[in-house]
Amino acid sequence: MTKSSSRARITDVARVAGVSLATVSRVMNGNPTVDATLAARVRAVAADLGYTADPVARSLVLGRTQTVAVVIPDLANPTFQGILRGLSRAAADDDYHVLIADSAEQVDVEVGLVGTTRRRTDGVVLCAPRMSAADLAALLPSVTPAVVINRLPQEAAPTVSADYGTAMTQIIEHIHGLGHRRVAYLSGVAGSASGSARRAALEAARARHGDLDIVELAAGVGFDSGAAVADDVLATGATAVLAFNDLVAMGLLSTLAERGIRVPDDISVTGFDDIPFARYTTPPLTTAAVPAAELGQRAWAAMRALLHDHEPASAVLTPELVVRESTGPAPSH
Amino acid sequence: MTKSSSRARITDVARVAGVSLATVSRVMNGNPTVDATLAARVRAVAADLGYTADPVARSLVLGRTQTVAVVIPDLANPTFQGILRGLSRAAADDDYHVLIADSAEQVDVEVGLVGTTRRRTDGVVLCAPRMSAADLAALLPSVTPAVVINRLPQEAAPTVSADYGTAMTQIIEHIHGLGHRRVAYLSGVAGSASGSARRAALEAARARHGDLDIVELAAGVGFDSGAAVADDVLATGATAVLAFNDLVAMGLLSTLAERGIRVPDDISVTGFDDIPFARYTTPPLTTAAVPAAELGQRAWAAMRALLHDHEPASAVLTPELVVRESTGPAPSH
DNA sequence: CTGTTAGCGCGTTCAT
DNA sequence: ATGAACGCGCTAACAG
Repeated sequence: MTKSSSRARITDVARVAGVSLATVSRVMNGNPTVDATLAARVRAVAADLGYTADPVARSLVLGRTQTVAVVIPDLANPTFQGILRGLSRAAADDDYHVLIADSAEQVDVEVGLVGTTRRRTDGVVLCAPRMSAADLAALLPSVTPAVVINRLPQEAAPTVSADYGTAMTQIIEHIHGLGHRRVAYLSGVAGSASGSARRAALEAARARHGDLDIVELAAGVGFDSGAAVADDVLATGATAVLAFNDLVAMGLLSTLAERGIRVPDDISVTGFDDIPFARYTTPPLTTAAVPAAELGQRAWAAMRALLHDHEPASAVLTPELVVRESTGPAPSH
Repeated sequence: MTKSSSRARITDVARVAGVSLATVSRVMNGNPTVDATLAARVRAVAADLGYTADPVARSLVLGRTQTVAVVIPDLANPTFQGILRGLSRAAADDDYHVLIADSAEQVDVEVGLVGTTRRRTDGVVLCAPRMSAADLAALLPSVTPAVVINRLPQEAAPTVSADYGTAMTQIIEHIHGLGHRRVAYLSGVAGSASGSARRAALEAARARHGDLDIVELAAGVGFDSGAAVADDVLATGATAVLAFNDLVAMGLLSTLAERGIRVPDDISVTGFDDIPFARYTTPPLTTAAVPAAELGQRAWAAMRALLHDHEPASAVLTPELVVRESTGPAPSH
């Protein structure tokens, strides 16, 4: 390879190969209407010069960047990490790049973030559990193509989501089946989309089981909120507690252990998501396995369809109940 | 705001405002050499049309994309997640975007990945613990500006890293101080950069303490490798085991519990990294806290300096030993 | 202070 | 089958 101080442009290749710009372009893009011998010479020169078309210039003329944006509320959350990972790898398999935008839970900047990232990409995958339904609906038409994760079906974009309601039903049935009649639900932050689905499932369970008493406690979505709410939980007299997610459950487990409360003998605890660490807690956590990476992969599939003008497939994945050792029979009286 | 089927271009703004392209450009870029009244009119029109300069077109003419690439070996690894998060937020504060490239541990594609992502960005932050020193040194000059994380100091790029050697020394001194004389070291995959630093620290410890016996066991970097190597660890008769990272330690802890081995009474276990979950294991893990998010933030600081033609600051962050309950005195006898 | 013009690097008609 | 010329949308140098 010939050394070059600055990177080779298409002009250089054309000059060295003794052909026109157009011919080089055609060869580089695999256009078959070029004489085989000539094409070979051009390819040789290109290889020698280490030439590759400038992606930015191509983006300008082609109107596509070969990149999609992913907007995530919190890169520290294992579920979003899983989604990002699944999406990133699936996109990479199709030679697409991923621009990440961590909104850091700032709901107010989210809308703007989606808009700006969309402009430098070909589409945006939106993970915004707390954005209002109205804001979301208003935003989507202006950023198509878009794919939405874990929200209700949308007019202007396909959605890929986990069925949090069904999963919650599985959890509550599991708990009820173990004889628990008074249970606490740690509801996470207000306004989350999946939160509504869970609450509805709980409502239905209450209706189904006249003997079931569910008390809701507001908590957050991280370790600390689970740890902080432990005493309130104990005060309710519940024999089982349904945490908003695995993180909250882990925080709770930790404080419970400090208090000398035995799980599941004294109280049962369930998580949600089945993050990789859920099986390493003490005791291992009963939880609903949300297939985060697959959500990401499906989101990419929908985005790819959109980019190719195909019909995108919305998807609803059903989490699977994973019974481990943090749940057990209700203590007899 | 006036509705527009397709997005407004600078031409539209110029036409509606009755000025030239150049004037619009100047106004949008805050160039003060424009009559205030005129500028106001242009701004009004731009706002009305919802105009914002096309980032791709700007990138082409300005020669910068306002984006940096981050190459990560595994998005599923909590340490890399922390680095990515710290970097992403720091970059966002400076109005820079982040393109992620998950090499999925494919060392052979890593070099190519760095090159391609570099071309659509203004620089690349490289996290490639297993790339050979030779490949790394050969690659860097072709992708400047670049910042390297967790590798030895480089000729062609600033490095930001954690001092794994010192951290390992702290760990081994802690263990030795507890009376342990025979310890096992789970060395992770071969060829990792930080692995060498740890091994050197162990070597030095061996030289310092004539009574210290360290046996090295090859393992991986995930839960499963820790779980799988448990019996081999027990076979060594070691009273303490130093895991390559927290994940390995957690896997080990899990299998040890199944075997009825008590930690730390029968055997002490240490991790490395202090991932968020390390304090929720049973028992909570003694480990060395690697400030992943800060590594990312420092990496961005170095990159920003490079982008502004300032002198970049390499950084070496010293992990802090976090003593929790997975380590205790060596069993007597 | 403002407008006209020339690229940035490439893909793509339109002739030949 | 090949080349010349135009344009993607914008910024910057150069006039006026």
